[in-house]
Amino acid sequence: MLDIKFIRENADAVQENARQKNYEVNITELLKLDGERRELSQRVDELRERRNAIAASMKGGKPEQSAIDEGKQIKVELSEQEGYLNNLEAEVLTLQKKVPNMAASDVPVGASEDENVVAKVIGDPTAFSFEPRNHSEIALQRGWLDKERAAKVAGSRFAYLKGDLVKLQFAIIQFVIDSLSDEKVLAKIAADAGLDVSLKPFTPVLPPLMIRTELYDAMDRLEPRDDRYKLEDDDLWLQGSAEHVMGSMHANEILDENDLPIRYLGYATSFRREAGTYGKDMEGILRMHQFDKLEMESFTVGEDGLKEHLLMVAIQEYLLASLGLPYRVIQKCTADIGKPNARGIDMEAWLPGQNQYRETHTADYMTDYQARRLQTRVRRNSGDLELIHTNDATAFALGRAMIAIIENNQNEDGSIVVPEVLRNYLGGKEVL
RNA sequence: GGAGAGGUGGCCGAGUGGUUGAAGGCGCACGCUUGGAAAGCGUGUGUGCGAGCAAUCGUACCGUGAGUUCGAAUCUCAUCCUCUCCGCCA
Repeated sequence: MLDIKFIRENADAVQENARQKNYEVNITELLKLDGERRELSQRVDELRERRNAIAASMKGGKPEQSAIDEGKQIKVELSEQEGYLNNLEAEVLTLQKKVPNMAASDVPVGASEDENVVAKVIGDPTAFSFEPRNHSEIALQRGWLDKERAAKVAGSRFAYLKGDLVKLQFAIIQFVIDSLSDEKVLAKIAADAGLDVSLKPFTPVLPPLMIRTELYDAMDRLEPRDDRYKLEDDDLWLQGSAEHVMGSMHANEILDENDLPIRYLGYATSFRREAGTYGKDMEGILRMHQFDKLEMESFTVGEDGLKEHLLMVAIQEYLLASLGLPYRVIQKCTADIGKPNARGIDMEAWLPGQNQYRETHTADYMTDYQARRLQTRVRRNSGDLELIHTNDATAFALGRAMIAIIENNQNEDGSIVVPEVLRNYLGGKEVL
């Protein structure tokens, strides 16, 4: 959520920003209600002041009947006015929550994802001496994938992964955890990217996979609800990304500046209903209701937020390059970065089986937009209290990482060359 | 699932209807003291909203939400969380 004072002082820019991000909001209406709210709030405060004065005059000795009568009268009036005020405050909050975060100044303005900008292309599309197949065909041939039985048990967009594919997933997980909890690796990544940032390692986390409505909403990740799984008997949802359950873990906390940055590397099975994608990407495991993901989340002081974002992007590039995958970096435009985002970067890996790049990573920088509703703050060494900045970014969505490995590293016979960095985690095997 | 106890400021902890935003302690900041430090002494030390150039003032906040009352941290109800015991269970 944006600060109401900021909205007041930058009404035009906020309205224009919402337009560029394709969110319908009426800033004029919001500010009108906010003005009414402030006026009414003042009237209510005056009534309360009078009420308090009367109550104070009655402490001890026997109450004067006239004072009690006035108190009663004020109570009636106050309860009516407070009712109006509560409604107004709720209306203002509802509108205020709809206002998207301000896009950073270097985010390209665009009306749809078609106007995203390819910022960088690394590696050439993998060349083959035979016709490369898609991951689904290979995985089926190798007995690594069973979607028919998964459909029988759980429905469409579920899968049983089996055999070496499972070992590959755990190898990737180990590799990422080892890399990101190693200060030396971070130092190299930061140096290569020319970033002067903290080298504090990421703490591996296994988070809860369920989250309360209130916190999900405060994260601004509950919408669209159609894409979330709700547990009807409890006030809980299945999380759609470890970001949701890690970003909310310091809600209503005041962190010590000396403890920042706080960096987490969460591993979580993530759930998405994929509403509105019927018939899309049905082959293989590209788009599932359930997928495992390694996700970075970090909390920093405001002035370090952007650098942290850039570090995460550099980490993503490092991870993709470590696996030897061709990829490109997409700078998302205003319409595509998302409501809470100030900036958003996607990585797309080359998939020979589909003959195109497909999204494997996202990096989101939210400035203090999430922190304002989460009430995650930092006590600066100066004594000041400030909202922290949040960043999240994919380390690897395991399913898509394995799709990329299978398709780029395939041999004609359906065997897969293991990326060098993973071999130690697979008993030294060079080919699966 | 059953029975019980409890949630108060950065932390510990008093407080069962009326100068309580909240005693006391710890911590922290500043000052005095000291060759320096510790101890000691003194002063100060929450957040949100609104008004004000500011000093400051008003208001709300004692897990959360409703209610009773002229007046609620204190009484009532609901709810969440923590702990103990029993049951169940990987």
